[in-house]
Amino acid sequence: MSHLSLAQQRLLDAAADAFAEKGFGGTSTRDIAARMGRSSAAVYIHYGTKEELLYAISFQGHQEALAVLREARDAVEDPAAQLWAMVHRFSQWHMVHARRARVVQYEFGALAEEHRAEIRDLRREMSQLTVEVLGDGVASGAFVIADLEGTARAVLSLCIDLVRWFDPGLARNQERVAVLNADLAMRMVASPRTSLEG
Amino acid sequence: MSHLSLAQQRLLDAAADAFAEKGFGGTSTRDIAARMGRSSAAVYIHYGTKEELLYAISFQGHQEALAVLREARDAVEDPAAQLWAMVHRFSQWHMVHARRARVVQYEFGALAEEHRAEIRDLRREMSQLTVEVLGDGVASGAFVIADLEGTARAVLSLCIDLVRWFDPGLARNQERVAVLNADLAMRMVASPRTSLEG
DNA sequence: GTCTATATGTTGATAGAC
DNA sequence: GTCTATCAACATATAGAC
Repeated sequence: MSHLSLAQQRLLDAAADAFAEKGFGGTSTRDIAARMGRSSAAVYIHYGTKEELLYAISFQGHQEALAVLREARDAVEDPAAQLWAMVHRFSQWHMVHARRARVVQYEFGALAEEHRAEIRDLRREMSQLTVEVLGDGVASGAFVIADLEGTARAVLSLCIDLVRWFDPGLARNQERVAVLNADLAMRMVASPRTSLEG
Repeated sequence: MSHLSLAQQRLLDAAADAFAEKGFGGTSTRDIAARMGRSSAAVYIHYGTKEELLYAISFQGHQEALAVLREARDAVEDPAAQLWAMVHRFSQWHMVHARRARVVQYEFGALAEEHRAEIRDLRREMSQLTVEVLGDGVASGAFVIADLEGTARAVLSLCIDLVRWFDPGLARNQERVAVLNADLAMRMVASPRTSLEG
């Protein structure tokens, strides 16, 4: 699965940069090759079509993002601390890997139907994970939430929309934005009586 | 500005549908023409290039979205009511016009530099409008906000990210989602002492 | 305003030398 | 694995008839 050669990973990174900048449809295999300093034929050594390249990027990216959410949850026990960590790290991931994350989030529709189905499963796992944590918080009385699934979606939207505007050059702002998002997510769900705000 | 013939508006709608589905770079002028039942030459009657077509869609869309925010604010006086209405109507707009809104939000990078500069101004106006309302709420004691600009961005993210996943076929959910987003935005900013939650 | 036809360049992908 | 050379299809955009 993740046994990619260095050359292969360089190819994926070049393709992701190009897709993020010009979109999947607006990127030519020559664009990608030029970013690696190679000829366009080099693109087809590891992947048979441009779409397979996109799928590899998308699959790897979704797995990474899902792992980030899982690790954040597993690092702590309290639902409030779990949600805070999840939003903080998920936001960070979307800023640190802004270009790859943009492809992951925006080029779903460019995947072949068979590949879309696989990615859909990974996305569902992310939603379910978030819904579970929100549900645990409601059960413990820490959260007050009327619509679990809608609120989970909204919390993830806060992080995902970063790829639309965040400039990876603004590295200094990353931590500030990640903390802001995590704090805002807490406000969105916290019971008024257990406010953690300063 | 908004003096578009019916044929012209049909062209923009066909182009927006195509761009939303396949991306700007992935859409050919033949795609657009086929959606209108015309030949590809018909695309060039009103606009000289594919990019001009995108700019027309983007400009019109941003103006509409900005007007929606302004009207929501102007309809009421209290900052809390203003913010609720803005998020409610801005969310609605992104769901009702999901395909056009997707082009508006995602194809900024495909615009020519001169056009990007104009669109940037409209986006800045939206941010400023939101920051102002949040600032008024802080001044009146209704809101408690540490980072005005960051929070304004987050509130708009909630609405904008709808275009990534919302299916216009799910018309029944529109009002539910719009109300949820507006309620969540209130939680994000409301002073703990003035909670409006049920 | 719309068509057919077309000029000119670019595209994804492959063949075959090294 | 990487290159050069190439193919057939497709791209944007235009010319000129109706």
